[in-house]
Amino acid sequence: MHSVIEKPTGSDVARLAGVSKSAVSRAFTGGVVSEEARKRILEAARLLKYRPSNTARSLTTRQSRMIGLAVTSLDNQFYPEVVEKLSDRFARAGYRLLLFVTHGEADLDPVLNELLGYGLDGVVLASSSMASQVAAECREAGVPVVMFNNVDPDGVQAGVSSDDEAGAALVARYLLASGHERPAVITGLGQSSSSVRRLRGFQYELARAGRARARASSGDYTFSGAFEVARAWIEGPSPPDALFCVNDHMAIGALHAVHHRGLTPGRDISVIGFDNVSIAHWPLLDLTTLAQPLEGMIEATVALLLKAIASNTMPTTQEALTGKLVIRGSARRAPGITREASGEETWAD
Amino acid sequence: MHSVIEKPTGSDVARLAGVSKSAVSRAFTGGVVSEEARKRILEAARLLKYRPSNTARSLTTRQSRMIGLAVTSLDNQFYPEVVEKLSDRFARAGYRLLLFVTHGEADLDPVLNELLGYGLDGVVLASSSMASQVAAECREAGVPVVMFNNVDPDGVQAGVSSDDEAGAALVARYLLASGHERPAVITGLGQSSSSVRRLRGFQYELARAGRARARASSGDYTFSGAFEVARAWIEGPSPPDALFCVNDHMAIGALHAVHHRGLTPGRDISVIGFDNVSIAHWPLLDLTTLAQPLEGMIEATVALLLKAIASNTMPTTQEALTGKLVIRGSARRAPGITREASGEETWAD
DNA sequence: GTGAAAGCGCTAACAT
DNA sequence: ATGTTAGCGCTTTCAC
Repeated sequence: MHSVIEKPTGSDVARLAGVSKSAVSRAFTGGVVSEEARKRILEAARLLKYRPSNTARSLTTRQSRMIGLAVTSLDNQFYPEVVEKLSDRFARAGYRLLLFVTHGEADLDPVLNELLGYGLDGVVLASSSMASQVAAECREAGVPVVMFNNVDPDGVQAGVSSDDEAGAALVARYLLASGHERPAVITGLGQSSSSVRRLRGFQYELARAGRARARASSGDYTFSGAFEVARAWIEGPSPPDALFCVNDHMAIGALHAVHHRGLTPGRDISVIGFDNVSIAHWPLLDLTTLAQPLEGMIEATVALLLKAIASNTMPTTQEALTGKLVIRGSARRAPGITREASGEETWAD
Repeated sequence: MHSVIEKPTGSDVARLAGVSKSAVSRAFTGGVVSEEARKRILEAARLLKYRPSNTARSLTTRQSRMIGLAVTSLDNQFYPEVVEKLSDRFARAGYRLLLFVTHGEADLDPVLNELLGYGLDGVVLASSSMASQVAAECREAGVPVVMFNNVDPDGVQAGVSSDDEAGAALVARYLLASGHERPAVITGLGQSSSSVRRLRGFQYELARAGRARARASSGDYTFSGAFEVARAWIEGPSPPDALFCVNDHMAIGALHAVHHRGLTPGRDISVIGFDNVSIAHWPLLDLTTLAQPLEGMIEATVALLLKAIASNTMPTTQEALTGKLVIRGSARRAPGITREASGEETWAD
């Protein structure tokens, strides 16, 4: 069934409305047109089912109204939330997201060429792997980039994250305040800045309290990785009495290992995550976790990028927003817990 | 920090390489160019960091290499999986996804104008709400559309889904085979075709077995909606002995209600979902569910759309792939369960 | 195999 | 307020 539809152009509308192409363009871009003409144009457009071509428009305005979003994977539940919120927020500003789901591929060039070929107005890098390199290339090509939940080790790329070290330190103090003696940390991938920083913040705080360094091992940012690390520790000699996982996704894996051994989280052993993904509150998980200030991070990311686009400059600001520790049942409770208006419990010292 | 970067164009490359624009174009599009020239062009391009503009290219070729993807929300864990897999599969074919996260907004026009303005090569509608209307408009505008996991009531729009009725019927037979007497169904939203069809398949099968219609109530496709429906039923008079939820997201909500009342799923009451989302296998959920043949559905969707694009026609095929019932612990077991090579258990009669 | 020229659909000066 | 003109960066006949 061949239905070769000839899309109407601005000229078609102009002809039908008895005006020039420019008038049509103005009518659709908020330019100056008499009420009289505007009405005729809109009517003609409606009749022809005309919609201005974004492609052609982009060519002249040099604005695509598209933002590239790179994420590594969507099976860590934190990222779908990020994608959805970024999409909503950018949509409100008139931008759509072009999605790049990377999988830590070794060769960045193809995806980079693609990314830069689309004439994106900006890029958000929520992928952890190689974000810095990609950011550098984009910036060099004149495309504003903001790294999300990931900070550039060289400190040159703009980024928004939560204060990983402060957050992890807060977790450490909470664990100490609730009387834990042998906390251990399940980390993510080596290159990941957030993993590194969270571990560092945690260890630093332990040291400050005169405690020994915590045992740490990588769960590779996966459920099963974290499960195995936790299981091995629990089954091994002198198991930890608390597990701090650098994200919720792994904390849920650790939680499963705990249940798997017939132990009860929050009583026999404590598990604390980082992110406060939306499912962390499920009673079956009931995860105590450091909540990233997601709304604020989204807002900051969008603001940074839009400002850069508007001013035709490269963003450089690095923001680290403060999270809060949300208390649920997976970790032994410490004194000083506050119940908020929402019914949520938090802890701060 | 003003860094107004002048992007190099094909002409720049042509000049540097000592050839014409056309030659540069050919070099980048697989046209005929002498090895000699091609080498010089590529070298010049590398020097200038030139990448062809997709925007300009789209204007002449009338191909954007972008596929629009509309989804309602990403908090039903099924959709992030769909998004990721579609993204991967389309990327392999050289297409990127432009994301539209809709929220069942009343007025479709703005988003439609946008969708059609981007010059997308095709559209996948994985959103349930109003998918048919959007599909009709796209088709009229000459943009191929495939509805995913959602079938057009009028039977005109192309679509890929699993065989909802057969799947639900299989669930019904399993529940009967495992001796349940009072199954009930938690449905989604009224307009949703998959909800309607799954309920229908379930009821039909019950009738065929000479049983009374199952009680049914809407959980609005939300966790809390399903939780409340399940809780009310469990606390009410003559509670059901099995809960069939038309998707896993709600099944997990129902599971929580069961635990909430101190009951054990699979022993005191059975819970069965639909989708087999990746987290359904978590031991804490351990959900028996009808697995949608996701890989096949993705493959079919991509194939349908790419074929339509290549042939410049509108797709019309409606495919309904067969799912399978994955047996886990949330429902009482029936005789005849098969253990597959993967270790997964399934049931078929 | 290569270049010249036209044109994709739009916006943005510049006139009027 | 409106029309004319000249591109935006590419691909694509069409000659050569």
